[in-house]
Amino acid sequence: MTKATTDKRQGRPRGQSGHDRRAQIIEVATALFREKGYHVTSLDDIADRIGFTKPAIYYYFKSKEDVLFAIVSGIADEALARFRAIAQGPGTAGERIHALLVENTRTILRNPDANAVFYNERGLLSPEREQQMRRREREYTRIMRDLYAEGVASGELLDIDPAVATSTLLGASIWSYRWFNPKGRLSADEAAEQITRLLLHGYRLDR
Amino acid sequence: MTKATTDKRQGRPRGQSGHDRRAQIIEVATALFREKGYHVTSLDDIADRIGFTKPAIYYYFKSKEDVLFAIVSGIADEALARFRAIAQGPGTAGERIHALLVENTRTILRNPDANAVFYNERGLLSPEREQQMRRREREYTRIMRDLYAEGVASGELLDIDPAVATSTLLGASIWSYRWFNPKGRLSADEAAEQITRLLLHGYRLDR
DNA sequence: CCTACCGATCGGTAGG
DNA sequence: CCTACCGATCGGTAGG
Repeated sequence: MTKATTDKRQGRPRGQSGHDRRAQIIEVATALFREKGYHVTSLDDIADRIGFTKPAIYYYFKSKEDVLFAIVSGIADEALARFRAIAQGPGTAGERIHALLVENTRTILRNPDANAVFYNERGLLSPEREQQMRRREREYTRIMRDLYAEGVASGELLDIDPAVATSTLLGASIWSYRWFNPKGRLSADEAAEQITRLLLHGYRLDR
Repeated sequence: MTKATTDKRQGRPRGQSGHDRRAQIIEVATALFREKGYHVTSLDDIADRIGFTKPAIYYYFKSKEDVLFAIVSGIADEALARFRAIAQGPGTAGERIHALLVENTRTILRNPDANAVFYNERGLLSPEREQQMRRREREYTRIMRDLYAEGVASGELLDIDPAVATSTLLGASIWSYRWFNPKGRLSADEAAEQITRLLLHGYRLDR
């Protein structure tokens, strides 16, 4: 369908470096997995869009699942690093939670496709890898929950169950990958600002 | 694996009525689609768990997609009916939005599996059916957006983009299907109360 | 609602 | 990185 104009010689990759090719496979796979889902996307689909044939992918990845894992673990690593850095930073618990939400939302809105793949398809990984992702996620959830509990104890934050608060705030932030339109009138950072302001103050102006 | 103890005679269904059987297929499919995903679940998996063989499913459904559609459209119908009823009910815009969020969250938490299937797998429907679901979703999003805009105009609600507000509030509500544990210490209604209170007031106590 | 059974798709590999 | 090609899975159907 999308016939490549690239000539298909034999042997090793040429032109682009191995790193670029690998990155290109991840990029194309991310778009396709987001669009059609992991199982509906065949390795031929990915190869076609690049101008490859399927076995080329096996030069860079051991399996289809490895391609998914590369996308998903990249997102998890970024998120965890972000949470750790901010949690250890300055400010009250409430201020750090706000910083966490702003940064998290911005990052998601700047790269909605990979985040969609992370949240939609990571359940399709092998049990071991899924567990690995779950552990990463539990860790950054725990970071935020502890922060929230601290803020409740000091009287700075609304007194509800910290686990419920954390999941709800993060959920509102994460959910943005589903509706945000990068080509819409709001930029990623503008949308992130409005989302986090809403979470901070609530929607009701009862003052 | 899960070998059925039911005897497998020929002919039409016995014991349970046709309606029950159909409902049973939907129930089992919902659990499996939620657990493993639509494509990883085979019709044999569904039939096995009931004590059937695969062709029995074709007595009640024309295709595998029809089973998914039954689950997904059921959820969409419920949600739309709920939104319409509350939007036309009494109260200020802010009060109706609150009622909407409470009801929506409760309903999701009382039936997280079917809602998970709705949000995770509806993209796998045929283009026509996916469009149909999208239209339903757009309609109830529009109902809430209009309500939010009304509340902003009257000065009752936080002045941010109504579309952003709507998606974020609904997202926080919907996301609950992902983390809520029906066997945990909080009941569905208790969790719904905390979630909606957080959205209403925000997490920061700055009074 | 069961016993076969077909056909197509697709991940993965051989061998270069 | 390409040309074949294999094997398994699985939705769906025939015929009862």
